Parts: sequence; structure tokens; C-alpha cells
Amino acid sequence: MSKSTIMVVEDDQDILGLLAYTIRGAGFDVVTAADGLEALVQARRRRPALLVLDLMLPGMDGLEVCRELKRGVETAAMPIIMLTARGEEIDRVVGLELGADDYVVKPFSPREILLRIRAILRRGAPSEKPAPIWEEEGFHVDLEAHRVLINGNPIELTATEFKLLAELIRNRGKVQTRDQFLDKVWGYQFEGYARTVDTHIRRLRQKLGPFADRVETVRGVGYRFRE
Amino acid sequence: MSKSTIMVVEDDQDILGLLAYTIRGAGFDVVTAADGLEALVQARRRRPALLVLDLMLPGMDGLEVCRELKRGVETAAMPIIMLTARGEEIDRVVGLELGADDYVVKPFSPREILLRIRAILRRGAPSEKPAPIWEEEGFHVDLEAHRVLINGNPIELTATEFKLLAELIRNRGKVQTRDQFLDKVWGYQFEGYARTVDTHIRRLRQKLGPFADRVETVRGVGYRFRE
DNA sequence: CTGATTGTTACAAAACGGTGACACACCCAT
DNA sequence: ATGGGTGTGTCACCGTTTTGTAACAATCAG
Repeated sequence: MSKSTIMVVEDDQDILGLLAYTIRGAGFDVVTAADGLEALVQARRRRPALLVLDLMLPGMDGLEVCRELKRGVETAAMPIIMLTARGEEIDRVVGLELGADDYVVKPFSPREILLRIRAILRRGAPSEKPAPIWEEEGFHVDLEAHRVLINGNPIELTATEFKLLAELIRNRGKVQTRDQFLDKVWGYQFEGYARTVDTHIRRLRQKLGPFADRVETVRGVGYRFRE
Repeated sequence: MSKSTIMVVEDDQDILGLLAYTIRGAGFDVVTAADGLEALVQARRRRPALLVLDLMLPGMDGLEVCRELKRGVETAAMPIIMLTARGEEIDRVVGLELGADDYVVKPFSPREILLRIRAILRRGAPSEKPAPIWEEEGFHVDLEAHRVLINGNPIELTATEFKLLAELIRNRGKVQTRDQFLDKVWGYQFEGYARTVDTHIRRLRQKLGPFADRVETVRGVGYRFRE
């Protein structure tokens, strides 16, 4: 399992340093930003697994950052922990309305932040959709159970193959490039050749047997799941 | 469809406010209570569609409230989501299983609570409540009685093993990651190695003897209880 | 036909999970 | 207090599976 990246946004250098040190010490990669605009740019580019976001920021404040991120498709699911000072109850609540996953009131202990980060990451991004399943005559995919049935018989997919299939089905009908697959299935920190995807596509097709043709090649572009 | 009423019982004002706001924001009516006795009175009078109940409460604690409600004919079917923090508390909820429909470990994210509320309300018929018991030829698990029988003979499980088995059975069919098990069985404050789960799975399998294969390994992901 | 793109195969390295051993903290009876 | 028994978390080791890559074959488009 590769390291998760946590992004910390805080204008107070002391607190920022403390947070970065603590979180890094717990084995995460840390990216920092000191104001809202930088936070937005970095968050979109680096795709951190989680954001620790101060409410009070120079320029664009935490709420706006939160709102902007929730608006973007790619960043909407990014969990956010808000840092608030006491007495900002209204602000805090509004922040949560905008999709923050949790909040911590200052002054906080580094340990507390870590616990929340871990708790949220463990659960993974709660999916808004109930148990996404692909179901057609003789071909059954259950993402929650992590199971694939073909003509009633379970077939064994490795973790990567399953993630790849899930990604294909989630975007059924749409072509995705190899790089997109690398990003979503392997993670954005993966440094390898794009042709790796080809190999896994092949293995997947092989195991899908009669349904191999659902995974279509779009020459010059990438792959697509046929609806 | 008229708004459902959700009742939130929690003595910490911050958390209560947060919950109330979040749930209200999702389009439910919210009633709150800060201690066990008030909770009982309000629950009987207002008949909420669902109860979010903290385990630790001043005076009468969450379990007692739960027990009382289950006793009353009018309130017995009321779904309850328990909030727990520490490992020992998880013990009590899982062990006694006094009719709570689900439980969430603190710290939780507002989004998570909402998902569970929706999930339970969607189930509608209380008959679809997850059965507290696993029963098959020669293999009998009674979560309430905290007892496991194999071919009629009781087998001795330690507290951790039982909680682990309970968690597996509660989510039978679904894969859960090691981290998720740590969260639900050990509690969020546990700071240890994820492979600890492996060891307990092994001990559990050992004791399950002929039914060891009910606990399936999903390589690269986690574990799953076979239906 | 030809260059580019994709499919196929083989293989070594890495990742993963099972297992036994062990240290430690408890608890309880001595 | 002492000592054995029990439950628990961690570690190191090992066989197996998985995975990324390279090299080669097949296919496609122009």
C-alpha cells in the first residue's frame, strides 16, 4: 500500500509546521499551502487523499475552497477536515453543509488530528450510490462483495483486475485512456509504463471468457466497456 | 413523501449541534435530547422514524434507553443507530445486540451518519433488519447470547475473536478491509499494525474448525464471510 | 506496404497472506 | 507476592500469487 498524501492548508506558519511534522511523522506524504488559492491549485493538481483546511485564510477562505472543490467532479469526493477557532459555530456549520467531512476545534492536539485523519481514510470515500452492481444475463458484478459471476460461477480476479473492471463499468460507454486508468486504478503516484494497462486488460479479458468482448479497444485512445 | 423525523440523543453539545444541523440539512425533521431519560420520554411521544443514540449518556445510558424502547410495543420497531467511541463500548453493543440496527464509531463524519440513516430508512420494513443470528447445518452463532455452537458443541471464542466474527457476519457477503475491521472491532484509537487482523482471523478459523472456510480471504483487499 | 498500435507470452521481482514463535500484560488462585 | 494460565499484538519467515516489464507477434490504418 502506497503512502497517502495529506494536504494541509493553514496560514499560521507555526501551526502549519506542527501539523506537517505530525502528519508526516505518521507516515503520510504531506503537501502544504498557506492560502486559499494555492490550496485550490495544489488540491486539483496533486489530488491528495484528504485535506486539512483552516477556516480562516487570507484571500479566499476555507469555505470558498471547500465550495470550489465540491463543485469539481474530480475533487468532490475529497474528504475535508475543517479547522475552526472556538465561537465560530455558524461558520463551522456552514462549512459542513458544504461537504466537509469533519471538523476540529482549535486548540487541538496533533494526536487528535491524526486520529480523525486515520478514521476518515479507513472508511474510504463513502460512496453516495448504493452497491454499484453490473447485472446482465450470465454476467454479474458485485462491487461491494468484490465478486464476479459468469453463468453462475464465480471467477477469480486479482485486486488490480477487479479495480480495472470496476473502473471500466463505472464509466461504461466512455473511452478512457491508459493514463486515466493508471491514475484511477494504480494511483497518481504510479511511475510506470502505460502499456502495463494493456497487460491487465488482456488478463481481464481472458478471465471474462465469453464476455471478453465487453472490454473494447479504441485504437489510438484507450479502452471502453460496452453497454 | 412527508419528512421523516430523526431523533438525536447526545450529551456533547458540539456533536449534538453538528448532527442536528447535518441531518436537518438533508431534509429530515430533527428532535434532540441530551440525556437518557429525556430521550425515552421524547421518543415515546414523538415517535421518530429513527434514533441516533450515543452510548455514553448522563444518568441512563444508551443501552438502557435501547432496552426500554425495545420493551415497549409501540417503540420496539424503532430503528436505532448507536454511537460509540472506545473499544469496550463496541464490546457491549456487539455482544448484547439489544436491537440496535447499526453502530458508528467516533469520530465519524456527518456524511457517514447520513448514509446510514438513509440506508436504514430505505430498508423500510423492519423485518429486513440484519439477523442477529447465523444459522446453518451444524454451525450456529447467536450474537445476543454471545455463543457459538459447532455440531451442537459450544466453542470458546475470546472477546476479540467474537467481535471479529460478529462484524464478519453482520456484513456477510461484503468484503471489508483490515482497516475497517480495526475501526469497528478495535476502535478508532487503536494504533497498531493492520496485520494484527490476520492473526485473529487465523485464530478464529482455527476454532471454527470445519467451518473455517466461511471466512474467506480476498487477496489484496480483505476478508469476507461466505453466505 | 509500412509504421504505429495493440495483443501475447514469458519471466523475475515484489507483494501478499499464512503460520509459528514470542513477549507482554492481565487475571486469578495459590 | 508469586506463578501459571490466558489473551493479545508483533515479528520474521516462507511459499504462493501477483504484477510490471521487455521482447516479440499480430493487427490496423493510411
